[in-house]
Amino acid sequence: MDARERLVAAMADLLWERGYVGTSPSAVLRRSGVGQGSLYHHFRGKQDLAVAAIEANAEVLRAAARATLLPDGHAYLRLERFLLRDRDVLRGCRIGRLTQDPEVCSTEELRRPVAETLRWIRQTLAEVVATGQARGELDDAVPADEVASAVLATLQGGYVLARAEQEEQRSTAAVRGVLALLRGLVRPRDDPDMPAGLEPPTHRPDTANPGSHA
Amino acid sequence: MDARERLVAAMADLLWERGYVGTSPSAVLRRSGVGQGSLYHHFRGKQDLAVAAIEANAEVLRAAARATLLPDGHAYLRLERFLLRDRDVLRGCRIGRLTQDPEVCSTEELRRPVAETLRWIRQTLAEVVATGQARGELDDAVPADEVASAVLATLQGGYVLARAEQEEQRSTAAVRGVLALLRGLVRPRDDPDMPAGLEPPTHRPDTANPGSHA
DNA sequence: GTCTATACCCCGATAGAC
DNA sequence: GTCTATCGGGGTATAGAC
Repeated sequence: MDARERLVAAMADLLWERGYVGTSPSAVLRRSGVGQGSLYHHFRGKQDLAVAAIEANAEVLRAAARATLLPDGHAYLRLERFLLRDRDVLRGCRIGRLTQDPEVCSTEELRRPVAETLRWIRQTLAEVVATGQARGELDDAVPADEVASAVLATLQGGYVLARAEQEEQRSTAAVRGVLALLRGLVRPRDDPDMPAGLEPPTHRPDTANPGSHA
Repeated sequence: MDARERLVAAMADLLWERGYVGTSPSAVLRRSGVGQGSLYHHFRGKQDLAVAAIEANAEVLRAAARATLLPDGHAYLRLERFLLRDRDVLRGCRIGRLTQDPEVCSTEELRRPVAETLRWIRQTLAEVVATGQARGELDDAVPADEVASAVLATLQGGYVLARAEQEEQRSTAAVRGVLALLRGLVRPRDDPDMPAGLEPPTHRPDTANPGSHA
């Protein structure tokens, strides 16, 4: 791992933990073990390095979303798998947290990759919903984009609630809640290979256990 | 308004806009028009002033929640009123945003008022849901706390999505989505004064228009 | 109570040797 | 490419006059 990569990795971690205004170049140098000179050789400055680090974090997020959403199947189960993916809840979302940073929001170069990543995830979720609606798995009276937005927002808000109380369980409850609500969209099917327990009025109080992580 | 109040008000605004690590005492002094000496006369320092300011912001939030939730009525409509309250979406949540601040999360005195405020709102929402379930207005197969957590998380996550793209509409979509999902919990009633259009399978594509603010 | 002056440190960036 | 030295500025807090 060369100096440039070490700098990006260290900045990516610090952006996740402390945000942009909370991260100083010297902290990046300490964590990466790289010297001052390397930073300003490979990058124009803090902001330039941060853009590279945000894009690195974004790719981690996109890869995880792809891994949980790509396998085809019943739309509800695809969303469930996405929502129940193992997450480091108390650490927060490495991209979502940046939306609370004043410098990120007021600097186009910093905000753009954040916006694009969240938009991509939302649209990917919306495709899952729309596909499910087209197949008759889900009620199609609700716009797919609104369902997708609610799902992603619940996840992002779950981080907020969990971090506030420093209890991962607070995120789990929100996710379980939105999953229960999503089951209200599931339509009955004559299809014999429909997942068990997905008939609409059943709210599966504890069938799909979220486990310790949510 | 005396110096002390001006300091608290200025710090409260800056915590909302820039968070704790992003706010310096000198910025507070500039905004409040108060001198350096007053700050360190009335408060032990930045952290002490921030605690007072967080509690001021918390009270604003609790008052707004009380105002939208207290009026009795159908549980779904109470939640809808809470979710559709006029909000300064792009500014974010004056309490929720602090959960993304590294110093707030690692300092008990700063985190406690944040945690207590969000917990109070969540529990208040859960009471609304539980009351609705007891009255037969809402399906009681889903734990009230999980529904409340999902509602609050959607709101908090809505700020994240809206700030990322700098479009208030991104929050509106999430709120509309969770409202549509909540309507799946509404139970039919023989009661003649039941709100129109709340029969379960109906997803009211556009009846309850969220307006420009969400 | 409020003011100005000052201390000390770290921030983000640059210079120039190697 | 990477190092150390250094810069100007601002952060947080204290001192002491008024």
